[in-house]
Amino acid sequence: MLELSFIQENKEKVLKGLETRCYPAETSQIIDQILELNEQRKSLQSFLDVKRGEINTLSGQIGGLFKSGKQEEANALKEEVGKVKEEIGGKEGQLTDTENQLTQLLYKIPNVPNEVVVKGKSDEDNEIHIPYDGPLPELGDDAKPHWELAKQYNLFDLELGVKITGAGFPLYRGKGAKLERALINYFLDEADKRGYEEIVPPLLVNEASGIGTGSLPDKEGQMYYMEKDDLYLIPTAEVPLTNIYRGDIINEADLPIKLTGYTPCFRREAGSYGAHVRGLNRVHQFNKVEIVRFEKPENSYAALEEMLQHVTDLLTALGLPFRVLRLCGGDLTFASALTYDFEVYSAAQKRWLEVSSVSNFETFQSNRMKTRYKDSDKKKQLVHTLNGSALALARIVACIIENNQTSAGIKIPEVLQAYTKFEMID
RNA sequence: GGAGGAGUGGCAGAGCUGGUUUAAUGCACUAGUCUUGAAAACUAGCGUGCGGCAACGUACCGGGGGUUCGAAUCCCUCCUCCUCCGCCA
Repeated sequence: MLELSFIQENKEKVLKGLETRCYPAETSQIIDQILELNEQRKSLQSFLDVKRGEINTLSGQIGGLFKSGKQEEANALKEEVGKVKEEIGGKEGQLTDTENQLTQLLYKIPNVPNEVVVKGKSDEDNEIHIPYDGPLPELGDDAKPHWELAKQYNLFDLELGVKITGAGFPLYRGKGAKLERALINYFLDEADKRGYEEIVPPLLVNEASGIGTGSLPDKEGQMYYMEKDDLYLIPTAEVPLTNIYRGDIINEADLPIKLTGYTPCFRREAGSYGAHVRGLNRVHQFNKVEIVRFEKPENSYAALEEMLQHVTDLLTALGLPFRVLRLCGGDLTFASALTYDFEVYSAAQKRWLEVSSVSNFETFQSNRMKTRYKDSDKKKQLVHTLNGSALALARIVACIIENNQTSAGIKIPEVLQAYTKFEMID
């Protein structure tokens, strides 16, 4: 969430941010409510501070009087305390109510987009940041989409997933399973080379962790929830990895912190059935290698560039045609200030598929998590958090098998052959 | 799952028969003195949030609630950890 002090001092920027995101005009009223509630909060607290101070002083005196046996004087002071308590009345409850309301309203305000982000409603307004500079691959008319290739070569089985679980839970088998494992290992190794510490996190998280990254409150109903245990299945490794440092004050010398982790990701994708979701294009469970960074504010955009380069290198090595989009305001996630999406071209489906999303959240997540560091002046500052997929597997697999299909079989990209131990799927 | 014990500031660890505890003390850390330099010693500082220009005030001793003039200390409840037993990959 945004810092109160930031909203106070930069109200115009916050309003402009809402406009960039094409939020309904009414949302701006929330800003005024927040500022007003904050004033109420301050005056309530100042009042209570004074009154509590009076009670503390009186109580101390009562203790002294009891020790020296002056019962009557002590009792007189007790009455004094009673009067102060009457003055306090219901103000303590008011203060907690005000604070809770304030928090709830702050949860409704999304991050302020970086100034380069253009106003826009949906993915149609996204800007092309780096276009694909080659000719789009042509496969010929007999090219098959990945769900047909999967059947032909027995790579994954959606019907079996339906039998075991339900729609959107693919089961990989044979060379399809090995390709999956090869990609995970390749991506983890590449992250390792770039200095990311590998983590194997829990796949279920508590409410506090969900709030920390901005995944909760979950208005979209994206997360699977275990009511009996009050836990959520992770929609991405971002949630457990980022929350490692929730509530911590990090040593300046330890920054930047770079983490990576492979996890399955679970997404309900409520109400998303229909065209363009066949095969692996959109599933409830998929594998992903995530990279997460904690950075000093002045370094975070350089870090974002590094992450872009990282993903670029992966896609280049895999030989997949890709482009990079800069998301418009309306397509940005709630917590993000700037997001780049990588899209890979599926030659068989003749369309672009999103395979990676790289974002800078600035202090939006760290303010929720209270993740700070002490700078050289010993002042505590919120860190900037960033994350990106490097990479999400399901669609990468779809593109690899579609784009590399030949009459003799599917060619495995060279960089993966050391991992798969085979060169062709045939 | 059963029985018992415990959760205090970065760490260790007092306080826990309610009132100079505004949480002792030690270690670690930071700055200074001393030193050719370092170590040692000495001096000072050293948790977090909120309000305030500041002095300072206030809240926080696992979370929440209660009793009381006053709660780290008493009561209720939840969570977590440890020990023993049982079960199990």
